[in-house]
Amino acid sequence: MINLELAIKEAFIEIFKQKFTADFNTDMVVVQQTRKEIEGDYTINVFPLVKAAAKAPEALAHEIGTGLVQILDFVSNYNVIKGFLNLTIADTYWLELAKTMTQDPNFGIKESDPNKSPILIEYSSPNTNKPLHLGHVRNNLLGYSIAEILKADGNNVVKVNLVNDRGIHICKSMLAWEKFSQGATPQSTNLKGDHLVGKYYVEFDRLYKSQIAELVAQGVEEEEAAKQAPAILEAQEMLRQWEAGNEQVVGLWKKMNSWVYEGFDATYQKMGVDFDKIYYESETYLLGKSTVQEALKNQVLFVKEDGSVWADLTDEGLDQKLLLRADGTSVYMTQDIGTAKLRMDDYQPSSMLYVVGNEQNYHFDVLKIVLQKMGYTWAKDIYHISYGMVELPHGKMKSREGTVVDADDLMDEVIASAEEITRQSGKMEGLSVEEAQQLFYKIGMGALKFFLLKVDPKKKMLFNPAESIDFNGNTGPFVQYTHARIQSVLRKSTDHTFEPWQSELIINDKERNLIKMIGNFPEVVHQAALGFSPALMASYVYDLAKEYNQFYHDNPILKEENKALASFRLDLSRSTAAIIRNALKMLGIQAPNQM
RNA sequence: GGUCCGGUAGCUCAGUCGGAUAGAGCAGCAGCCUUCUAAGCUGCGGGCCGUGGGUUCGAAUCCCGCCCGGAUCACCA
Repeated sequence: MINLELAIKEAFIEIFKQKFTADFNTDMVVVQQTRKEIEGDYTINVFPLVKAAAKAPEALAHEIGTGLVQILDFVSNYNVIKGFLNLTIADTYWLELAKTMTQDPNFGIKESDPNKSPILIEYSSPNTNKPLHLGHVRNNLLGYSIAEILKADGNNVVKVNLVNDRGIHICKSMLAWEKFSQGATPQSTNLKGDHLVGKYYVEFDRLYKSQIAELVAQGVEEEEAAKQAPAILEAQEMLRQWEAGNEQVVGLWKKMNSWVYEGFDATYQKMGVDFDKIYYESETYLLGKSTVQEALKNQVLFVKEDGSVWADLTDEGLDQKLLLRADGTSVYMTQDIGTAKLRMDDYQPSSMLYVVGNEQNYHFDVLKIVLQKMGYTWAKDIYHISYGMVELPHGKMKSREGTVVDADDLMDEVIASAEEITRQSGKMEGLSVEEAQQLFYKIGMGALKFFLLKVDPKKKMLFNPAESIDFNGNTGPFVQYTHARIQSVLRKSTDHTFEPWQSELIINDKERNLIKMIGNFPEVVHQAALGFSPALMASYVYDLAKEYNQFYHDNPILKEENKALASFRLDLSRSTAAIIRNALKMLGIQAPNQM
C-alpha cells in the first residue's frame, strides 16, 4: 500500500511549485485527516501558503484541488471551505486498504529485529518493607504496557525490576520483627509474606514515634529527638552490621526478604506483569560504591570534613549531592549509579527507561548529571518516565491514616465487582465454573487497568473506586464487550466463506469510517511508542470500539443478503476484533470471547 | 523562596510540534431489544479552555506577567 498522506503532500508541493514559486517551506504543507462532520478524507490548510502564492485562500485551494484530482487517481473529488482543501479518496482505495488489513491478523504490529540493541525498561521497583499499593499498581501497569507497546513497534525490550532489598527501611522492619513478633511467620499467621513484613514496618514506626514523643516531653527538640530515639539508632546499627556481613543480621534479612518475594510474586502474577531480569540493590550497591570511589580519585567528587563523599552540581543549577555517608554506607543514588553501570554491561541497551513517580524527578536529573560527570556517555540515553501520583477522592494516600489502597485488596475487589455484574447480566451461559472465574478476572482487571492507563501518565490522577469498576462508556469492559460481541458473530458465521474482494462493493459511511480507523492503527502504535503513552492506545481502542458499535448497530452482517457485502462486513469485523485484541494486549488486558 | 508539573462541561478526562462550530464518558432527561450479545445505539441540555497582556490571517495550544493546586530542593528510598 502506498502512503496516502505522503503521496498527497508530494503532489501538492509539485503542483504548487509549478504554478507559483519554488521558494517556500514544504513544512507548511500539512496533510491531516478531515474532521468527521465535514465531507472529505484528507485536508490541507492552504493559509500558510497564501503569501507565497499571492492569491486568496479559496482560489488557491481550488486551483490545487483541481490539480490533485487530475494527478492522483485515488483522489476522486475535493471541496473547499474557507482555506481548507478537503480531498475525497476513492472507495477503490479504501477497499484495497481493507483487503490488506483484513488479510493480516497482525496488521500494525511490527516484528522486532533480534540484532537491534534493546531498550531496557525498569518498572515496579518495590521496597521489601511493605506490600504493593495503588501507586505501585499504576507504576506496574504503565511499565508493562509501555514495554508491550515498544515491542509492538518493533523494538527489543528488556523488562527489569529493581528490588530495593537493603537500606535503613528494611532494618526497621527487621528490628520490629525481632522485638515484637515472637517468631511469627507467614505460615504461623496465615498472612501473605509482604503483608506480614509490612506490619512490622508499621510497628517500628509506632515505637519510633512514641520514643520521639517521650524525648520531646523531656524537653528535647523534636528534630534532635528524631535523631536520638533508640529505635532509629538501633536500626542504623543494624544497617552497619548488615553491610559488615554480620551473619545473624544477614540471616534474618534473607528470611524476611524471602517472605516478601513470595508475596510479591503472587501480586505480580495476579496483576499480569513480568520481568526478564530482576536486579537487587544488595547486589549492585557495592559496584555503586566502587564507582564512586573511582570517581573520587578522578577528582570528579569531593570529601567533606566528616569523610562523607559528595558531588558538586552547583554548576548545573542543582545542589550538592551526598553519595557516601561519613560511615561509608551508601545511599539511594549510590545504588542507582551501580545498577545503571551493571545494566549497561549486561545488555548494552540503546536507552534505559525508568518508570518512577514524579516525586523523583530531581533524583533522575541528578543521576544523569552525576553519571555524565563521571564520564559515562550513555548517561544521555537515560529517560525518566515520570508519572503523577494517584489520589483518592478524600485526598492522598497516607499510611498513618490507613487510607492506603492495598494492591491485593484492590484487585480482589474489582474482580468481585465483575463477578457480581456479570452474574446479573446473565451472560455466562455455557461457561464452566473455572471459565467463569477466568472471565470475572479478565473483566475486573480489564476495568482496573483501563481506568488507570487511560489517563496521561504524567498527570496526577484521581482514583474513584466506584468509577474504576464502571463497565459503561469509556472503560475496559466496554472495549472487551465489543470484542466479545464480534466473536459471537464470527462463531455464527460458518456458512459465510464467500470471497468478497472480486465483487464490486458499494460501501457506506460507517464502513468507510471503520476502515479508516483500522488503517490508523500502525501509526497509533508508533506514536504511542514514541510518546511512551498507553493512554494514547487506550483512547484509540475506545474510539475504535465505539466506531464499531455504530457500524454494528446500523449494518446487518450475517443477515445481509448480498453475499459479498456480508462477507466484507464479516472480514471487517474480524479485523476490528484483531485490532482490539492487540491493542488491549498492549495495555495488559485480555479480550474474552464471551461476556 | 528556587526549579518542575498541572488548571478544559456538575464530576473524571481527551484535545496542546497554532487551524474549521473545543470533544468523550459519568451524572440528568427522552427514545430504541419477536431481528447477528442493550456491558450497546440515538437524541437533548450543559463551556469567559484559571486570569491579564502579547505574537498571528487564526491561540485551549506559542511567549510574558499574575492567581490557584501539586511535586521537589534529605546523611528516606
